[in-house]
Amino acid sequence: MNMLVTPPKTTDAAGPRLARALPGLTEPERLVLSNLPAVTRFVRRNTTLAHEAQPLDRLRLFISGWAKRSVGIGPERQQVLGFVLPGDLDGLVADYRQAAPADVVTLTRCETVEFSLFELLHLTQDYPGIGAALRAYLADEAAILGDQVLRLGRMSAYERVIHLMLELFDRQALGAPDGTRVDFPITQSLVADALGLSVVHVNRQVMRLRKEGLVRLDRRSLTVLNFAKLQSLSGYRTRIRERAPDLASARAS
Amino acid sequence: MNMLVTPPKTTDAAGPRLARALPGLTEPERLVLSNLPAVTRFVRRNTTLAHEAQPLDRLRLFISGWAKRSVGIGPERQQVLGFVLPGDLDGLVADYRQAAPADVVTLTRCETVEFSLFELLHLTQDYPGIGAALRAYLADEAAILGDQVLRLGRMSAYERVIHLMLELFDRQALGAPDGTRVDFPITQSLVADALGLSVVHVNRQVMRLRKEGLVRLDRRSLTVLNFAKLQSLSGYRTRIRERAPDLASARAS
DNA sequence: CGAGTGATTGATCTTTCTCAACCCAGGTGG
DNA sequence: CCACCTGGGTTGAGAAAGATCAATCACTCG
Repeated sequence: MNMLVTPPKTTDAAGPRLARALPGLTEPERLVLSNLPAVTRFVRRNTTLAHEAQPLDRLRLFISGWAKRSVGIGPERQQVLGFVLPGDLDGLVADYRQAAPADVVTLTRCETVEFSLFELLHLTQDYPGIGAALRAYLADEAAILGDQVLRLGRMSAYERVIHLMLELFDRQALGAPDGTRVDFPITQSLVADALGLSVVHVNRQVMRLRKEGLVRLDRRSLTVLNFAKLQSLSGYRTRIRERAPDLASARAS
Repeated sequence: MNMLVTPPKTTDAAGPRLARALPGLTEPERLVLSNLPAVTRFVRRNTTLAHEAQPLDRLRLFISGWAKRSVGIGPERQQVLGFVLPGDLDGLVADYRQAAPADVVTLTRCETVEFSLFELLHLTQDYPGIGAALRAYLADEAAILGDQVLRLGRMSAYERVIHLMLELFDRQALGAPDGTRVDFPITQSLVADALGLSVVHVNRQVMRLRKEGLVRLDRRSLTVLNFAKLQSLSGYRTRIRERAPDLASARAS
């Protein structure tokens, strides 16, 4: 399914992006990551990149576009574990579990960069800082998953919607002032699958938030109009870590 | 609060336990872990070992007893993210996040072994296999958290209770035949906080499972009477990895 | 222009919660 | 030894959040 658009080796543009996605690397570590062979791909919307329970041997860095991680239960039910945003990695957990823990499906057209997991992990032997960065990345992912549990367990539908919006806001524009617009290329039906709610009920919460003047939401973007208020309504606490200097600016022209 | 019962250094008994908790280590790696200084502690029931948002500098291995990871939201609401069982580690995520992502509270009297996180991570520089094992451990934890999301998002109360029981069964007696009894030292109220349900409703599901002859459950133990049936009822899939040769046999006499 | 997707709203039904008892076992103080 | 107290479990009844069913609308795309 995936369309390979660029030639197999685009070493010069891709490596630095990976180095940028991982926190706290030293200069030599960044350098060696930059030289890691990489393949840039452009993937259509609605493409399954990884099947649940199917082993993966490559690490995928998202440059642009969104994806979801989801698990199907029964014919009509699916649970979205979380969203993959530009700058996020996918495929790191797979190696240790021998199988991807969930399906990964693109929600928009995506630009991704693929690395050999084997080669990357081999580097950790000589560059322990890379191993540490990978652990830090896993810890970040766990924190985000923990927030997902928080939402689903004890929060009302209203709180869940707010909490998720704030997370997705923070992951794109941490600390930005009220009125900032961020991407929101997902349907309400997808939000419902993430929050364990029906589409209808999600819509009612969104309508309510609009009437209250707390957010603006159209087909592709979200504007948070009163972060502080939303924060106190949902008990949201930032767990997102500041990312290295912005990823987007490093995109191929 | 914690009572220090044993003398500060019990190097000979504790280290091997840590080596045993981590998957796929080589012999020299096991050896060096065995020599890591360690402190054995016996902790009373209901002791908070780690506060949310408070940094941690030590890794804690549970030898016996259970604990919970929980996050409070509001005065009366708490969400249990998961349970810590004998053989599990706590404190690994903390270092990378600078803060524990949740409270850790003992549910029974616990025997734990503490290691310096700094010293352990220092070892990863010379023994990359240890770093890999830590990543594998983090990946395992993420898989268990993912299952928790699955339960909370799209499952009925009945399914949630079954699914959790099977997870806790597998984590103690993976692959054991029907009729096997495992520890279950947690109250229904705690199960409710884990599954995002009210105590009353949890009780109704438990009653139902008893009437249907699928499980036996008393104050401290759970007997799974028909694993296959329960599995198909809840869609449960084993994600637990086989542990190294049993931990209990290594306990100090 | 017709088809399909996603959003929106109303009406009704179901699951789960909340409140309120009551029971039982184990521990404690007199 | 007993009366009492407490934590946990069990059950019933009414209330509420959220699901389901159904219909309409706006928009995009071939």
